[in-house]
Amino acid sequence: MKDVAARAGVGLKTVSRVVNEEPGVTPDTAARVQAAIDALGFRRNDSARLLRTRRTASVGLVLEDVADPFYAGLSRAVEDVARSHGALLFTGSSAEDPRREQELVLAFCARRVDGLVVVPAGDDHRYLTPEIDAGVATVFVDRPAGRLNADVVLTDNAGGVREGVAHLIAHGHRRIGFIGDLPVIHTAAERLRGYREAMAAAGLQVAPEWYTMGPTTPDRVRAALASMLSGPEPVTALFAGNNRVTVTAVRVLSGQPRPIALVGFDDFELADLLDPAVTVVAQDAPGMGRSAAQLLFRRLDGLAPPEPARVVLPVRLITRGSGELPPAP
Amino acid sequence: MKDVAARAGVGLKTVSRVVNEEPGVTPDTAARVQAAIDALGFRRNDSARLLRTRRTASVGLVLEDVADPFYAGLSRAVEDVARSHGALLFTGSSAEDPRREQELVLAFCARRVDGLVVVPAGDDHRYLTPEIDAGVATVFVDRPAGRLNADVVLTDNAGGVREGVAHLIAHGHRRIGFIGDLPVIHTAAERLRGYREAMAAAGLQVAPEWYTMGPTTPDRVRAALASMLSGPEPVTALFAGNNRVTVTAVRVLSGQPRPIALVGFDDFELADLLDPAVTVVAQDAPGMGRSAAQLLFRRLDGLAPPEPARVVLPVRLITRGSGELPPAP
DNA sequence: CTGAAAGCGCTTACAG
DNA sequence: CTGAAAGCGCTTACAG
Repeated sequence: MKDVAARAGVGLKTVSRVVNEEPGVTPDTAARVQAAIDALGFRRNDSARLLRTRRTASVGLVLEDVADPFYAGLSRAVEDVARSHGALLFTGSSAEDPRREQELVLAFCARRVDGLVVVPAGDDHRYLTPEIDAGVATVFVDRPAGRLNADVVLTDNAGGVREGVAHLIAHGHRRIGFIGDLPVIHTAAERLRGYREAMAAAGLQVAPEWYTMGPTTPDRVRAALASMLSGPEPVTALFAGNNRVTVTAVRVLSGQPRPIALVGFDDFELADLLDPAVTVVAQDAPGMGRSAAQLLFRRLDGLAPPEPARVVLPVRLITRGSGELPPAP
Repeated sequence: MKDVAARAGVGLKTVSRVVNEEPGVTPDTAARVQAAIDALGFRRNDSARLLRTRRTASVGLVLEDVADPFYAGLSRAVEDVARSHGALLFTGSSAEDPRREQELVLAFCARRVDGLVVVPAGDDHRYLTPEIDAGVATVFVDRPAGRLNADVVLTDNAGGVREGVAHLIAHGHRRIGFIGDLPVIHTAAERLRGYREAMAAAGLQVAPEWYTMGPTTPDRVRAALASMLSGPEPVTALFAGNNRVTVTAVRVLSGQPRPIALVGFDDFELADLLDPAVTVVAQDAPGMGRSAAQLLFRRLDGLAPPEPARVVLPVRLITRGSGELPPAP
């Protein structure tokens, strides 16, 4: 910029005015400055600019894994909202590792992002208190922060499972299995709660071997399901706690002699083309990203009430066939 | 930092040394500085630091759409490599709009990212020349840049289609259809070339109504496929130019009276569970992201030869059933 | 309409 | 071992 000013024979401030299209520059001077800019190939350094203006026009997004379709949809929605507010997006995957999440979050904060959208891993987010106090707007999404009262956008996990399990009960099932993710994950715990509540509401006892929580690796899901389907009183239906579980369950059930009913949490592509097509409780991934990002920018613009907001998005039961199978005799 | 220095009764440079764990500070002084840091809740501003050191430790990633599974996998791989090099990642989706791509790229450059990984949209990337000359390392991925000689990591598109079409021919098909994406997209054009080459290599004539290029919206694919399947000499097999086309084709073909063979470009989840399971030419999305990012950091570290590199990754034919169906009589 | 000075928060290159 | 000065590339708050 100094070089441009020298070449155009003007002061620094005048170059700044031209670059920022501020008024108060004679067309003549502006033209001279522009010529110098072009000749020198000058490109404003936004990092320097933002150091001075104290707003970085950037937002940090931390999620579990960008490669998971659910988070990919959420991510894209956050990006679109950020763009509409003129902000750039830093992204990072925590891989469900609290240490990695913290590293990412603090690295974003050290760059002085204006705000954060975080799918939290782990159960203690007090490390964020100094950052939030320092003015970094922060919205959690999919799961609430641990030991920290902050903005959060959630899916109605328990309600969704209640609806799905009630659907199975309405189709005549009494012995219904549930396979969920690690119980430390908030959404997993909430979904298990929904399962218990739906069973209790129908006056059904839950046998301990009907539900299991743990990593959603194919091997574990496969083993868990096999054990539910064996024994004298096997389950006649399964509620799958997330789309990783559903996919493995479909594989296992397709090799089963008698048909087992299945409802999965979270929709997935091609669910309608499987045989039977898979009934799911669908959550709105883009909707969650959009809500979270909009809440974030409302905060940044000072348009949100001071107390932390808690938004819960509804789910939708999509019946396709697998959830309407009657109990095997 | 000034406040910390004042409180600890030391110079700015000493604070800087403590913060950066540089040697040459007595344990005693360091402790005093650390106490001041804690008391004041000081957190280094990396933006300011990077302004001075002239390296931003950040990389910009521009792709077509993070929500597309192919790019999601690629994206995650770029992120992992960036992390291992201590760099943060800016991401943005171009939505196949050259103007939007340029906006994103230039915004990243204005922040002075060290490098760019770009899935190019459009056919003219000369706007990047000044940035590359100014030292922004740039690697294109999935498609080459338009009118610009730069690093690029590609899939063997034509070769992959040749292999897939040859596979159909080996299973007795002679009238084989091809549905591709917009011909301005490099990968789409290359795949069409592969189709033509495979047919020619087998001495088969290609009727004009057997192939069609255009948007991969379900409606268009549906209509294109319907027309190929009608008439006196309908195709007996289809090569689907990308996974959007494959998915729609599966839907249409499942409602078809006679079985039509299908091979798709790019693998997708649950392809093995469909009936028939779908034979695909699989490309390695994470591998492409990894190669591109590694090439980028090699450039940044001055370890790559000066001339632009061109990396072509192999594909893999995965036979699952749909591609091995014999021609309908 | 225009520009010189000070400063954003840090590091570099020195000197002590 | 320690620190004062200059500077990264820009904007802010003034004064002319």
